Amino acid sequence: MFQDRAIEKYTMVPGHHQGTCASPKDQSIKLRADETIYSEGEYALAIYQVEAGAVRIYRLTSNGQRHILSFCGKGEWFGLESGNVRTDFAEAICETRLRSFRTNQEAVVPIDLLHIALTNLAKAQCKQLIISEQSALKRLAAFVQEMADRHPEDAEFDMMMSRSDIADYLGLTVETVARSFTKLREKRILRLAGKSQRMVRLLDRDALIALTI
Amino acid sequence: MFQDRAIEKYTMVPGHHQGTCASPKDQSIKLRADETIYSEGEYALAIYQVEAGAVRIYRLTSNGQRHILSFCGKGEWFGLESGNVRTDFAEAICETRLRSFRTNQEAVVPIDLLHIALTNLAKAQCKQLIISEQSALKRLAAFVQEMADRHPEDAEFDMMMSRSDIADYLGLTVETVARSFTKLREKRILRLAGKSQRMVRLLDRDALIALTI
DNA sequence: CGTCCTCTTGAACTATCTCAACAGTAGTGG
DNA sequence: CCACTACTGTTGAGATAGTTCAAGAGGACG
Repeated sequence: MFQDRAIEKYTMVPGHHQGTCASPKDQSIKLRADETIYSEGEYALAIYQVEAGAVRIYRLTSNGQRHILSFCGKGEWFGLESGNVRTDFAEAICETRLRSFRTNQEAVVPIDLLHIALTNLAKAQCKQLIISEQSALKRLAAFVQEMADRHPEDAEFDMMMSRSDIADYLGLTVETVARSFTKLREKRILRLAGKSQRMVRLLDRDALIALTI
Repeated sequence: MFQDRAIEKYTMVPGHHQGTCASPKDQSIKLRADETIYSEGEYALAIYQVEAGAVRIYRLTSNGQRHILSFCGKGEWFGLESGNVRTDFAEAICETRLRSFRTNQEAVVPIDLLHIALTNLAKAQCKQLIISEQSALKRLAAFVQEMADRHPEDAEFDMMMSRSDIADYLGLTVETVARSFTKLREKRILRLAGKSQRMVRLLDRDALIALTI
């Protein structure tokens, strides 16, 4: 049952990018917010690199809880798995552009799969340290710092993910995430803006780092 | 400073295994309990496979807390990193035998590094799900199940690691680990034995699995 | 026999979760 | 244009689970 959907989904992809790309040599896939890239149980036929936007990788537990394993921003790779069947879900968080590479056929441009795997391993280990922090404020501080590191030049940046995404990433509830954000605001560490309070302006980076220690 | 210690440590290894191995072609390293295999900051010159015993991989945070990233049992590989400098510590939990493989020189027996990296990535992702569980009992149940899976044939097995190891692995305190173990005992899911209560006899595997859901 | 270490248990505290209400925004349709 | 709905984020109050601090039990070892 899963496999049929997987193949169907994959074969949809060419049509997908034909609609959005002018040049035939441009292999990028464009996705709207919350669009699915792949789902658990599908055949793993390709790996992806984020050209623009952001992606969430998550799993669903048997009791229906969602655990976000990682967020992938510009330049990051995802979709490389040990088996040939997907163990998780991948969705675009916002409007997103991807490049896909089939893993079964020999790549024209050789891809360093080992490097990608080790980078993702390092990311996963780093995240383990974050969610092992017992304090919610510490976890959120670490998360904000991680997000801020992706925009080193900008004074203000868009997190793009919802409070619910952040909660499922940090192993907290939406309410504690919101409360921790107001604590960061009260401490004058950051300022929130935008329609859904997802625009972050860092006021005191040192204080933020001090929190994560 | 770290590098000097690294090289010194590495050059100690041959002497180490000469003392314990009769045959010169036997490349296995023997370690006593709590002996260090490598430390943060050292040069990463080799990867290891556990032949017997168990290993803990951990990091120390700036405030001195220890976070155990993974336990490696028989057959498992560790020590493969993205950079050429160690980012974590590796220690033998009990009496342990390892095989080491230098990563810089061409291996006589080709090792599938990608497979090792992806296996470790899958392990790290699985652990993320465990420690994202909010209940301490669920986390411990998942841990016990993971340990039990390494001894599918035995009715009773030795966890080997201390309560403190388990606490630092699950992101809990020693006390809650102990309390959760007594809860598992009270629920007649397992029985503990041995001098430090590290021998586990599973009485109700289904109830254990039910807890992890 | 005393010391050390690990594990366990108790009691108080604290942080997070849960349940609930409300505010702001966007989209819909009269 | 204005209700109406839907969704997201915030805040409050009480319940709950884990931490912290403290003490004690049991084994190992000199």
